[in-house]
Amino acid sequence: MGSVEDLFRDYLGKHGLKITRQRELILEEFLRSPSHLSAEELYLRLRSNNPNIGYATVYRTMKLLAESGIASERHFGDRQTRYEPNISEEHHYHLICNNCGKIIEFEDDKIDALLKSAAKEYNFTLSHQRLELYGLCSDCQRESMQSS
Amino acid sequence: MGSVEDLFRDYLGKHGLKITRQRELILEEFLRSPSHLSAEELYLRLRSNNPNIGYATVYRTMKLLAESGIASERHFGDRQTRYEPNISEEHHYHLICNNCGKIIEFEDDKIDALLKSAAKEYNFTLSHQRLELYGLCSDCQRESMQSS
DNA sequence: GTAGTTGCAAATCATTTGCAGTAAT
DNA sequence: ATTACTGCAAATGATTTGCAACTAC
Repeated sequence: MGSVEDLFRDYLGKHGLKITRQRELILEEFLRSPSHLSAEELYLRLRSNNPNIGYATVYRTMKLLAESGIASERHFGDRQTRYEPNISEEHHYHLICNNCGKIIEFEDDKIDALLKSAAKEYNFTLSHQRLELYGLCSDCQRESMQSS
Repeated sequence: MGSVEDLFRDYLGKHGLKITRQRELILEEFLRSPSHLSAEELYLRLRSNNPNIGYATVYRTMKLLAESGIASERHFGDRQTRYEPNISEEHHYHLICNNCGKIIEFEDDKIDALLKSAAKEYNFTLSHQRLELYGLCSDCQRESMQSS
């Protein structure tokens, strides 16, 4: 079954909230969109097919998705809150430049394996993870050499 | 010497920025305060000893501390950006329970080594890192079995 | 029918910015 | 001297909220 959709319906049910067409539309669009979208970007995408969906509804629904554990809120350089699906299958990690904010995504099976075994050691069943390495990218290292 | 202070002075120097009394005061207060303070909270603390320090100056300086790698911006439940000192010597990672919020800290030299080599591969000079594993702790796994 | 939801517009509030005076280089 | 910095007040802009109409239950 569409397990993520079911998870959301379960969450709504258990909390006395209702399953509405807007909530389903927003979840679907969120799942099919690239990661790291902001509420506004999601709103614009939805808007093109559903001209009368509300701005506030997207905000409210994204908040629900975060509370239900389906999405995580993330903050990068800019002012907006961005959302990322919590899909345990995908393990991509981030290198983030302290200076220019550039974000490089990478994957690493050996890291994956170590994380799994660390979780096991503490009897955790992993749902998702976040790994961020901060530092200076090669461009910004060069830059900070020049300015004397 | 007070290495963090020196780091900051270096950063300022290399970027053609000036070392001012306000910047030094803010860094000192940041270092002696509990972690996870917001710019506003820091401003209020500073204000009590330095009645005419400006709100905007605190914001601008915290931004510099983040850019220089001395502090990290974090976001928790509320709307404010909170700051955390980056102590590069310490590499502790977090296991966080989705259900009860329990946080377990752990360390792992093998993970450390892999992270370092991943950064190297992309020509990043690492300043600090964040690793969070989300899932269900052993207690909460048991619990979720019960509810059908 | 009842209680939660929506879309809109207005409000909020953390953060940013313009500016004239001040301080570091 | 020159250029960056500060404090203030005003501006910005992402997010939230009040409300009357609507929809899921």
